[in-house]
Amino acid sequence: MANIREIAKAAQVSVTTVSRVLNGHPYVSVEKRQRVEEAMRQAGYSPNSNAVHLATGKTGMVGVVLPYSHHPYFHALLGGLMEEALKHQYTALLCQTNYEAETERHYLEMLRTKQVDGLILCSHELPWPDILPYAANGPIAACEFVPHPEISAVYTPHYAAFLEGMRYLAARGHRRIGYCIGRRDSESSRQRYAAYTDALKEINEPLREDWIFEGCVQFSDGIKVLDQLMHMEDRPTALLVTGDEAAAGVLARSRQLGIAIPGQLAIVGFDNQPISEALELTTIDQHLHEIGRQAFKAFYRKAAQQDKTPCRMEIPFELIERASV
Amino acid sequence: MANIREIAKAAQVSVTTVSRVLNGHPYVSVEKRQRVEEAMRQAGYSPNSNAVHLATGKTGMVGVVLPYSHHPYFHALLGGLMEEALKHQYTALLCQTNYEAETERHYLEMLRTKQVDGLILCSHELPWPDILPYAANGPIAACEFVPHPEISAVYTPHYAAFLEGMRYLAARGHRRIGYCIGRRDSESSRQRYAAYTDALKEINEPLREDWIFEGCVQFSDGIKVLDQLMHMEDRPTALLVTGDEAAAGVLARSRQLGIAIPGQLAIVGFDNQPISEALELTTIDQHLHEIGRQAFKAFYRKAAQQDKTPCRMEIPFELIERASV
DNA sequence: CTGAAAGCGCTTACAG
DNA sequence: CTGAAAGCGCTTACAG
Repeated sequence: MANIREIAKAAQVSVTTVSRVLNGHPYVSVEKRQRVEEAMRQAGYSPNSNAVHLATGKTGMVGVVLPYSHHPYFHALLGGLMEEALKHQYTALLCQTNYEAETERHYLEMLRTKQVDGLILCSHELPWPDILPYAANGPIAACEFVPHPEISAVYTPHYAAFLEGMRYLAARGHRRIGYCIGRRDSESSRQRYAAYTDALKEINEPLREDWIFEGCVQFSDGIKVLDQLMHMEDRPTALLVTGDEAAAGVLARSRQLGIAIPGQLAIVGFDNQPISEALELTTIDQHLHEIGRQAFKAFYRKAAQQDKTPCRMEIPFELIERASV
Repeated sequence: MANIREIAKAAQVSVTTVSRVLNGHPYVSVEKRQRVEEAMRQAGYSPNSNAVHLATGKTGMVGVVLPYSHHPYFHALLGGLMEEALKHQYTALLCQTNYEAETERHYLEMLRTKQVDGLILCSHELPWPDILPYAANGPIAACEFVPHPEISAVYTPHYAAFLEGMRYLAARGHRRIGYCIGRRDSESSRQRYAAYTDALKEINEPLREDWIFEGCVQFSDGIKVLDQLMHMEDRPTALLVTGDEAAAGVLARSRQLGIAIPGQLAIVGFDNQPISEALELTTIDQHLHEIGRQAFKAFYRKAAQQDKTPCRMEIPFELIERASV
């Protein structure tokens, strides 16, 4: 492959001039510009990105940190994010962590090694104190509430959303309410737990830890939850399920076993994924697509130096009433 | 940020030695190695990836070309692909094209500009003649049958899969069969069309072009198809739907309108996505996860120079019988 | 086991 | 409008 020097020689100009043509700078005479363009065409020349990145210190890539690349939740986030990235000629480096701390750290390192201009954290395993130092190397945006101004944050108000779900069920007469969640140690989980306990107080119901099911991420997890439920003496009459995939599993299994939805068990899902529409599942839409979009924009504003102030953006949620409550 | 020269100075060795430590080369005395490691730690040093990429000519990145990043079909592919990439310390650059030719070409250019070591085409818009020249710049693998040995191919035998679907419906007594597809001009679409017409001949049924629905990609497309169907005088009794999302839309809409599935309309989906399990949809599993895995491996074998011979790998499919036929 | 030097292919003040 | 030269930060024969 030809390099810039060969093009310069062929066009009988300096490499500086070739570089100017390449970058669309002004102040190049028409004839030289044409000679350069012709030489590039002849040689089938393309500039080496790595050299450009090295010289400029920018890559036009943003690392997207997520645990799995095959889950609809992250898909929705990714969709919005990519839509916005495309507009700004940015491209996304997929950083799949499987929630392994070491893998995640490896991706954070990419910010230090200049492989990406910034990072968008869809979900992460490492605690903030481990992540914060990396913010010095480039903008980091997270799709969750972050108590540190160095990190941009675009998020659902999980406490409010969960509380609304609880009150919605309570208003429909439910007193015995349980919930399903992915991981218990995340920021959103803490908020939801708080909303859960507060809502129980409102209706004067005791906290039942055994009605909190964790590890609910995919369809099959929902199936397991329902099977567990069936083995309980004392069962909830309603379930808040943080994730439509898992909620769909609960619902599908219920139908299979002949348990009436919402008659015997009411279900509220989260995310408003296509699957919830298919199953007529009542769900809380967090506008994940929009969160992804805004997270990219938050990163971009800092990367383009347009903005130095910390970003804190709450995305409103919406309860979609369908047929599972 | 410190560079390799500063580390060398601090450790009182040459940059060559630092480089050797960095890359785990042998032939470095224990004491120098320790001095270098100490200096790196002190400085909080990380090597600049762009410089490494420039000097070595490799990036450890593979570009994944796909139209949308928010569709379950590509999610499944991506999941398998990432699983394998992680094993080989490769990372994926997401190249979302929206099926726009110019955008796609821009991503192909990344192979020429050395931004990625290779490319995996999940689905593409440009015709092969436009793509082939890029194969000279690095390994390209596609998740479909490719009639050119320069490109590695991992694929479902679409003709056979579609024929099996048709025969399955025919064996259940269906004579009036239609089908839904995404785009009509792709390789897989041509194979499916061939299987469709051949299967119709087997059962002595005429070809009905108006029973072929295109543009069926997502849930809402399935809804539209059913609505169209309702306006037809002469309707099929069975539908082969290439994609569970769209199939789910057809099914959900049918239930809404009180059309019995499979009584009045039988449906066979494709992909065996979670949504099909939720809806008890009979579907043809193409093992997309496996296709993604093998596509990465095909790329990797060439990238690692382990293999020069063209890769042609057919992934078997499987009809999953559930309740929609 | 070690290092000086050339090379990877660009960009960008700086001086004209 | 133009170019010589320094710089970005690594790797890798080559010679010892």
